[in-house]
Amino acid sequence: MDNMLQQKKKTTGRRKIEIKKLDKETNKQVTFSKRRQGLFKKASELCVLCDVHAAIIVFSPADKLYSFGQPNTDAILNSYINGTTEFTDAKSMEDSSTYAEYNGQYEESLKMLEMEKKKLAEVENLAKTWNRGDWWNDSIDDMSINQLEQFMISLYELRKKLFERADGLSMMFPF
Amino acid sequence: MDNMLQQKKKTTGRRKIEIKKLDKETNKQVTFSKRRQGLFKKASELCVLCDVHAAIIVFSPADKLYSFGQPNTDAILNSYINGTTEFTDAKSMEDSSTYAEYNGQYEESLKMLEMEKKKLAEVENLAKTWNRGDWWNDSIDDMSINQLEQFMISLYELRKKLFERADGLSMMFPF
DNA sequence: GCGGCTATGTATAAAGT
DNA sequence: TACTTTATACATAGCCG
Repeated sequence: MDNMLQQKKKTTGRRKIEIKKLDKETNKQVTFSKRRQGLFKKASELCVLCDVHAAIIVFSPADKLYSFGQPNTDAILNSYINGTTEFTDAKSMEDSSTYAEYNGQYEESLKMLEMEKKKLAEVENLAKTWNRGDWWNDSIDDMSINQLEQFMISLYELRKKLFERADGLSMMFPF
Repeated sequence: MDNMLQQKKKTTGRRKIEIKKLDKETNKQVTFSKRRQGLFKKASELCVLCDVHAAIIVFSPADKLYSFGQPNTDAILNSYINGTTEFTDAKSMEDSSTYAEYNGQYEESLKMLEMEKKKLAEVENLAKTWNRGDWWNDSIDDMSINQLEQFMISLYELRKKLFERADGLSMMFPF
């Protein structure tokens, strides 16, 4: 009954969106602005809560540069470059190439994940159309997708950690 | 009245926290892990949605390096450095003890290896579970199968590479 | 394009296993 | 010790001025 007394909703509220390139240029600009702000805020919170250093560099759709740095961007980049340079110089080419190979691994994982999500969604729609029965609803749900996501993230983290540790060990134990 | 029939709440749910340095070391580590993951995901979404490039560098509480880069970290940093000529030479800055941390201590490395062994075992179990789980067999299609195969291959190659790089330690990995 | 407003989607602090 | 669950805090898509 109360429902009937409720006012007409003033807005549609936030709507779910697919994570894919936005076509509308104006929309893209707005989203970039909002999300960049959110990203920097998150980074700031991470730095404060965990007492760590971090830096972010972002180029806007119009190629304008935005950066975040705690304590400051250049200091973090110096650390990164120092470390990377040292890492590369310290050992043989195999090591550095291996390490470089894992730059962008995260993005690859995410792409694979997105592909798999789409497939799951497709199959799910197909199944719903067929309306075969309850087995489907019991078997495919967000949890499956989340598990897949966890798996991909775990795989990525695992590989990264293993290689980092393997490098460290190989330096200590020259075999 | 319905309230009286409701179960006692199982958890307190998320609670509001103040954004200030976390004191409990364990809590700090957990929060760092979660929020770093979230931060990277947000960055990834921003890059996809707005079709832009970005890079993030974070040092963990234990001074471990984590980086995100679209298309890759180094490219973004180069752009940044070239764009802002005010970047001091890395080598002239204070010594980078950053990557010295990667070598770590012997005991520390062994602990890490133990953790990774467990994690790998878990991932394998998860994959096996998926492979024989009913939901998978019932809802499978060729593309999904291929995708799973890709995961398995990735896992296999990971192990293979690990063997190649740390063959002396193979006795520590029972697979 | 910029900021404010909802309503809703998403991240995550704590508790549980 | 780490992973999962749950309830809640927080971020943000679509609108409007």
